Amino acid sequence: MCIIFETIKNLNSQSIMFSTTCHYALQAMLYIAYYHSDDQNIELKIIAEKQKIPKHFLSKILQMMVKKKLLISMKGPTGGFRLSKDPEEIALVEIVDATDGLEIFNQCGIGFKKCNDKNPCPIHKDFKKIRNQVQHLFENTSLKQMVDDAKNGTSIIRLEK
Amino acid sequence: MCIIFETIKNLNSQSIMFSTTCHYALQAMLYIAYYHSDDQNIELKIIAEKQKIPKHFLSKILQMMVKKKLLISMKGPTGGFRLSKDPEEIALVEIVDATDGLEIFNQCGIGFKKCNDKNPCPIHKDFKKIRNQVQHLFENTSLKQMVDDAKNGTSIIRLEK
DNA sequence: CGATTTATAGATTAAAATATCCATTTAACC
DNA sequence: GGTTAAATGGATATTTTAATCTATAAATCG
Repeated sequence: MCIIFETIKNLNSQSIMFSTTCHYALQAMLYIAYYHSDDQNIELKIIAEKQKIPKHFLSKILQMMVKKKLLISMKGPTGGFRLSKDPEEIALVEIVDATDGLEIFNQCGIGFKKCNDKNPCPIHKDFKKIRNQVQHLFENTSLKQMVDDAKNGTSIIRLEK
Repeated sequence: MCIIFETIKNLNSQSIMFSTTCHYALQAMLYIAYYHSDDQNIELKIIAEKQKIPKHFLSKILQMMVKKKLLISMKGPTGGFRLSKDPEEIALVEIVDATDGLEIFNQCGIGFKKCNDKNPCPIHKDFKKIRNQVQHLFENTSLKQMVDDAKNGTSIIRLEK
């Protein structure tokens, strides 16, 4: 007699909520903000190593940040990246916007493209409330707040991946 | 003189929060629940057409639902799918579990793999609260509730994609 | 029993997201 | 000016997710 316990694997292993690109962007910006100063650039290589992000991929992502004016870049020796404005002036939502876009804050919980207040899916009302909380959290949290938390030891901005 | 307004496209166009597979599963289950009865099966073809889901892809997804015992399937003429239990006994979270898995309800807002209560990222506390709300919503919402909402006209379970 | 209809299963393809490679540009410094 | 060290940009490769195709199995009905 033999009972087979079949392992049923889940389909998607990908990250939910935000894309990997967006996560990398947030982590990198956080690192840059932590070491932010007006007279020093931070190199791609260092950021990639410390935050354990694939270097070449991060390169593309930081280029996006530069195009969206969240970062300033300098070439050559002593070159690298720095924030384009003070850390308290950069909200997380700007980084999300630069990568995944803001449409995510309007997406239906069960995936209907045209779900809205007029034509709501059955969980629209509840889901929208929650979505809005995420949006507000990201709008109201600045890089500075996060860095401060990390500097006074209440949180961490570099974690094993 | 010529000013070029470069359009900077966002990287990811994919759906956020849950995978496409999970969305399709939720939508299909909702359709089946709507027409749920003990003596009639609902065909893949119909579900795919009505919910505008790629037929062959949906086929795979419904097979997953069968393996996870959320659906029962019958072959041959008059064959098709039906719920394995009453719609009030199927919570949305079971469908999420069967597709994306429950790990998503533990993921860090900025993508750190090992972010947790002990080693929190700077938004951990706030983000966790919100994540939990999503989880509770999906745990406490049954297919029956959704179908009822649709039947009494307060919501819609088939929308343009 | 044979024809038809439906789900199943496996293989394959397509598209999107992630990751890497390499040549070029730019700036610093000797 | 030449060398070196950094970002940039374009091309390519890899991996994952989504979608399709085809053959088979099972059930109904005549």
